[in-house]
Formats: sequence, C-alpha cells, structure tokens
Amino acid sequence: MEEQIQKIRHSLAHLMASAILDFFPKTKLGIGPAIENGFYYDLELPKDFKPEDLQKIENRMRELIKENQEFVGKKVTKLAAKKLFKNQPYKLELIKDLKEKTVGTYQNGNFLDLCKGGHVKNTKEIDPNAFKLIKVAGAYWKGSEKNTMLTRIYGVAFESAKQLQDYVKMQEEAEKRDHRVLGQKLDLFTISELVGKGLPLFTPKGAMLRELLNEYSQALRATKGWQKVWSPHITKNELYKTSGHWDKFGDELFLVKSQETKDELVLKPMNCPHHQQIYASKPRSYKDLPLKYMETTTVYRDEKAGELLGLSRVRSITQDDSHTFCTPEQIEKIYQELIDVTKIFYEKIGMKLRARLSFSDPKNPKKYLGKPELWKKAEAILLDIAKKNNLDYFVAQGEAAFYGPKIDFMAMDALGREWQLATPQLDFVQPARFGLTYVDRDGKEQTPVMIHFALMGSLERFLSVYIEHTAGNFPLWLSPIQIAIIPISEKHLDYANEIGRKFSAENFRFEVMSNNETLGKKIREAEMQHIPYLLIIGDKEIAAGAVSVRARGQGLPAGRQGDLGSMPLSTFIDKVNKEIKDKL
RNA sequence: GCCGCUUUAGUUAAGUGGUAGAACAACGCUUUCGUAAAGCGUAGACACAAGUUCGAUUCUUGUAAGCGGCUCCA
Repeated sequence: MEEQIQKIRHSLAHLMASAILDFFPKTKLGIGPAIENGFYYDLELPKDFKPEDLQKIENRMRELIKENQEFVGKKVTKLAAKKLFKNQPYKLELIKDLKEKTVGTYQNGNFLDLCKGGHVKNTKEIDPNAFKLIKVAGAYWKGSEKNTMLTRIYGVAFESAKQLQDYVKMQEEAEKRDHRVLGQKLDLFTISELVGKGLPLFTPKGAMLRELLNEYSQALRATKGWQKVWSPHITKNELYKTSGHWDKFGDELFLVKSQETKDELVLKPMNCPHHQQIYASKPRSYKDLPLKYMETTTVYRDEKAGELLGLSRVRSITQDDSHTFCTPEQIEKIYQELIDVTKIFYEKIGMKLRARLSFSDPKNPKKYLGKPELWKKAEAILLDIAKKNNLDYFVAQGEAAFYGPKIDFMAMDALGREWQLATPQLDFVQPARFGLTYVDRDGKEQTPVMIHFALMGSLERFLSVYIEHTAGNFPLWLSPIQIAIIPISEKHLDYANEIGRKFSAENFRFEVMSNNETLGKKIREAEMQHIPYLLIIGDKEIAAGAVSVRARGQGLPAGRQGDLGSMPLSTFIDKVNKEIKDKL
C-alpha cells in the first residue's frame, strides 16, 4: 500500500518531466523523487516559463496517463548512459558520481530518465484526478548553496481523488489557523518594520499568554527542585570562545562593541555557559549535586534573512531553559523528573508525544567527544527510561550532537503535524571545557555531567505551534480574556461593573463591553476574539441577580450556539473556579 | 544568504503614465437595543530612494519588508 503510493508519486515526477519537455524541449533535468504527500522535479527551465504554465503541464500529464504508458526499466553501461543523456548536464554529473558500472534508466512513452526505479508498471495505475501541481520554488542543485539554483515544481499525489480532496481540505484548515493571521486578529503580537524583522513585539494579550505558559513551565520544575537564576544578555566573547560556541555559531552571533572600553561583547545565543559560570563560582561537592538551575530568558541569533517566519523562526528567542549538573549516577533520576514534567505539560496542552532517542552513530565513533563508556552507559539509561515510561519512542542512530545523546520529544498538533519542542540533552563536553569539577566521596575531582532542558523549547516557536493547535481557542486558564461581560444597554452598565468587581476579587480576567453597539455586534466581537465565556446582562438578569452565560462557539454563527442559559452569579463563579482548577 | 513572487489607509482590497474608489476598524452625532455586523457623518493610503518622462502610485534600477521554497535550526 505504502509502496504503491510511492511508485505513483515517483512515476508522476517522470510524467511531469515528460510533459514539461513537450512544451519546453530545452529544459535541463535535475532529479525528481517522490516525497511526503507527493513529488517534485528540479529543473533548469527556459526563461519563458511562467507559473501559469503549471495548468497546461498538469493537463498534458493527464493526457499522458490516459495513453496507458508502460514504465520500462533497463540497465545500461555508464558509457551508453553518457551518450543517452548527452544533452542533460545534470544527469551526466549524476552518472559520473555513481559508483556502479551500470546505471538504471526508465522509459515511459517517448521520455527516458536516469533512474534507479520504483515505478508503476503502467500509467493505468494512476488516478488522473488524484494529483495536482501546486507550486514552483527555487532549490539548489544537490541541496548545496554553492551550486546553481534550479526551479523545483511540487506536486501532491494520492491513490484516490478523495484522498487528494482531504489533503487540500487539511491545507485549507492549516491556512485558516496560521498563527501569523490569528496573531493579528486576536491581537497577540506584532512585528514592526522599525524594530526589525524576526523581532516580534508582544501585545498585552500575547504577553499574558507567554507569562501564563512560562509560569506553568517553571512551576512544574520548581516542584522538583529547579531554582531560578538570572544572567545578563550581553557577555564577553571569551565566554563563547571557551565554550566552543564561537566557532559553531560563527556569523549567527550578534556582536556588541563597547564605546567606553575595548571590550568586544556578544548578545548571548544561549545560556549554558552562564549557568556553568554560576556553577563555577565556588567549589562543589558531590553532596551539592544535582544542582538545578532554570531561567526563562531571551537569546539572540542572527538567522539568515530568508529563514525568518512569523513566530516560528525569530532572532529574539525566549527559552524556558534549565541546566542541571549531576554525577553520571544521577542521570537516570534527573531524566525521569524531566520526562515526568514533559508528560504533565503536554497532556495539559493536549498534544501527544513521541520520543526520538538521538544516539551516536556506531560506524563513526570519532565524531563524538567524551568518554566512550560514558556514552554507552548514557544511551543505555535513555533507552531503559524510554521503555520504563512507556514512551512511544524510536531510536535514531547518528542523530546525537557531538557532545551527548538526547531524547527529542515530538509533539503532535490537532492537524497531525509533528513538532520538536522539548529536548532533554546530555552534555559530556562543555563542563570539561569550563573546567567544572566536584569533589567525590574519595576526595577526588570529577567532571559533572550537564543536562540541557527547555520544556517548550522557545516560547515564540511554542506559541506559533500552540496557536495553530488550538486555532486560537485557548483553554480557560490560558485565555488572556476569560470572560466578556456584555450589558445589553447603558442602563445595565452599573450591574455589569458590579459583576466586574466581583470577578477582580476572584482574579478572573474579564472585559466589560461598554461600547455603544448593539448586543449582536458585541457578541460578534467577543466571539471573534475567541473569549471562552460571554455573559449577557439585561433587565431579567438584574432582577434575578443572575447572568446569562454563553460559551465560546467555535465555528460560524449558528443560532444561539453555546447558550448555557441563566444561572446565579455565584454558580457561574464556582463553575469558572472549578474549570480553572481542574485544568491546573 | 540564494531562487521566484509580492508591497495601495490599522486590516482586507479596487484601479490608473495626468497623484486614487470601497468595506471593516477608528472618531463624532443619533439610537439604548435579548444572543455573530443599527443609521448618518468625519478623518486616514499609493513602502523608501534614484532614474526615464512635460508629468511616475503606475515603467526601470536599487533598498527595505512580506510570501513560497532551498539551506539552517529552538
């Protein structure tokens, strides 16, 4: 099943190239693989190609499919292949790079491509209504920015037209939830051209969300003994030269020049060196360990301009960071605590977790720093702990950083997309670079192990994911405004304000909508702000000392949706308090 | 950074080689309303710079920002 769809996608890539050559015979072909949801082909197209041509290429592909073309594979010698592809410079390069003596070719209709195979037998197997060419983009030849930029044409393809429609619907849903659009509509953040790109500004509502999420993130760790520390945002560059980040981060570092002294400073791109300096501030004993520091703070990285995107890729990155210093024997316990915290947090947020155990590559042991036996032991611990916790995990050999193995947690959002957010990361290298030590039971100096951990990763990226996950319908405990109090007319304003005073005493976040508009308009405004509860206040409510409650609707207007009817004010207050408590 | 596209008011968006028509939002007045948009009115825009031109918001180039990718990544 899975294989058949890959064959269809790969075959469509060939058909697309074939169709393109029919219109633009001078096109030079790169490569055209099947990918998730579809396929692409990288091509060097003549200048007169326009994105509008996609439609006619798509139509031509349908004609080719209907010809019931056979896909015929054939092995030929490299020499023969060079002759066959003499007008295709990129193909010639590929042939040259291949180690085998013979190379594969595939013929369908009058189109011949260099290809190792994986095709349908006949285009009959392809549903002509289950694919679509979707976009044109640039892509480097062989993925290296040193090479020519080719044009990449993307298509999506499925086994049935129904699956294609579902996919298109999912994309539309994702577009509706785009955090950049919702961020503006819900008034959460803004980006000013004067402040600079990749440097989002958070409005009161957005700042409230950040604050609430961070409080929760830190509170979870505080119960397990993590303590807040604080470090400044600029630092002498020697710190990063010592840590090894100077070379690694290179031109991603923002440089800061002192006008008073000769100091050359940088904006911090990470916090670990600072926390290690706190560790180094006095001698440490094995009795002090583990030492648990946490700090939510903004780091700065000069990302390449083209990579910035809404809140998901920014230059001011706020990490809910923590660093733990421990003995090798304590790794397991700390990891268990971090996994506990991660599970609680993501369950609350409503996202399923998968764990990727990023281990060293056994074929390439030289790539990794630190004692091999420590690596071996640590990887065994991580594997063991993943099993014990019933994590949905998989092992990725060769995905570890050079300084230590890690567990990457992938969180799945409401649309089934996976995001790497929380990552407890072992570090065997940095503590040694900074000469951190503790005195063990025998009076000998030892190097501690450091564990990096951020629960949300970065607040900005987490928010981008979370906004799209919830489509802006935040749960009550996170909603910047929890309750809209809507007086029907001016004469009901006093009672509305009185309710407001009671809500203040309960620490509810509310808004009295006293603007001179009709009831319908105010309800519409509150619904569009995705406020969880709307209270309608009129003569009836005043007479009864009650409130009419309407819970947030989540779609288009449909009568009195979410209407919970009238209830005494005290009942409503209890209800809200209970809902907030249940969630925390 | 690279390839391609885009930029008109706070937002969405029409249009033109002779400086712009609208909707929502804002503001004012009227209205005081029972579950997703009351009525009337006022104010507000061609991203920036250079060039071509009698004249540029419109054409060209550059800069900035945005979008889709590549690469990279929290």
